[in-house]
Amino acid sequence: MTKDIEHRLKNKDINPTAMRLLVLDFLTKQVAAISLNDLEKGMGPSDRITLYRTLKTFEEKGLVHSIEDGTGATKYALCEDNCDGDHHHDLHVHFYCNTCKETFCLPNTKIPEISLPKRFQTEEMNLIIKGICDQCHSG
Amino acid sequence: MTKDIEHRLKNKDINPTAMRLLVLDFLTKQVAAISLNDLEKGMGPSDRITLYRTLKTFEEKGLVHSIEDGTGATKYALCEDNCDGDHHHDLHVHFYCNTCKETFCLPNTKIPEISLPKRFQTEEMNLIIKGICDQCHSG
DNA sequence: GCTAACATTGCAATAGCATTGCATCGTCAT
DNA sequence: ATGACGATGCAATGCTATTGCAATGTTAGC
Ligand SMILES: [Mn+2]
Ligand SMILES: [Mn+2]
Ligand SMILES: [Zn+2]
Ligand SMILES: [Zn+2]
Repeated sequence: MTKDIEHRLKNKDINPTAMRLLVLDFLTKQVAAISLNDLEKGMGPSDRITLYRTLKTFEEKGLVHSIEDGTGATKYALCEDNCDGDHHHDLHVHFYCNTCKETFCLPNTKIPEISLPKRFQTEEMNLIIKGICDQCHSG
Repeated sequence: MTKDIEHRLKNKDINPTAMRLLVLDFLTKQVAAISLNDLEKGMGPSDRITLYRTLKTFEEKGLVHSIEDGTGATKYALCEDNCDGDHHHDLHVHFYCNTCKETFCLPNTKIPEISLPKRFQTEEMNLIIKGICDQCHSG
């Protein structure tokens, strides 16, 4: 089990330290994207900056992607398997729930092709939809 | 001309003070969205906080909309006419140029309908596309 | 085993942007 | 005139992101 986590790190060319194993383990248990604050609170006592750099390393290596959901705090979530450091392939929609304040990846909801005006060239896309999530939507 | 600016404020139920006339005049001259810093630099000597609150007032009244382009600094641009304080109708794409670092409204490029998973309900959408803008795209 | 090179971690400090409190000032109606 | 109310200016604060540097841990060569 911890071997599985360890392999996931090695596959992404990340040195599997104790801290990184713990962070990746924590990330796999999340249903929503998490902020650095969330990570700090969810982990045992650990240094905030180290956690910050751990997330940065994970992002560089294509293990997680970051999400700017407009709350001011960057959120992080695990990538799909085919991501690498240079190219993230997480062109899915992100959903921010105005009720529970959680940010979710919607990996099955892709961002559609957008036809831009002449001579505009797309390199990245980021679509945030805000509203009410399935859990908060009663009735 | 300043009468025109004044009317635009009054139409949005904004008290047309000297500062607000100047800010709106400045905004109408912009081709790209601007940050609070841009506004501060572009205006004559004026208090940063007052400019901040002016932008906030404009946003509340539906005169401008804010754009989170991922740079960390909120950008502002004039709304389309049919916006009001409660509902902004600027569901257009925003484009951030990785070369010139400017953020543009693409008012003719609307965000398409997105079919979300069951029981997710949309209230707002925000699509940022990053790449190379028309001006920076040579050849 | 010892040691040098290298990566990781912990702690301190800083930078930037957003936001609020409060006192002052201007304007308008009575 | 004056009192109410909104607008402005200035100070202070909070929060997130980011870097510098020292201490620590890890690994490979000797
Ligand atoms: Mn995602
Ligand atoms: Mn816009
Ligand atoms: Zn929710
Ligand atoms: Zn450009």
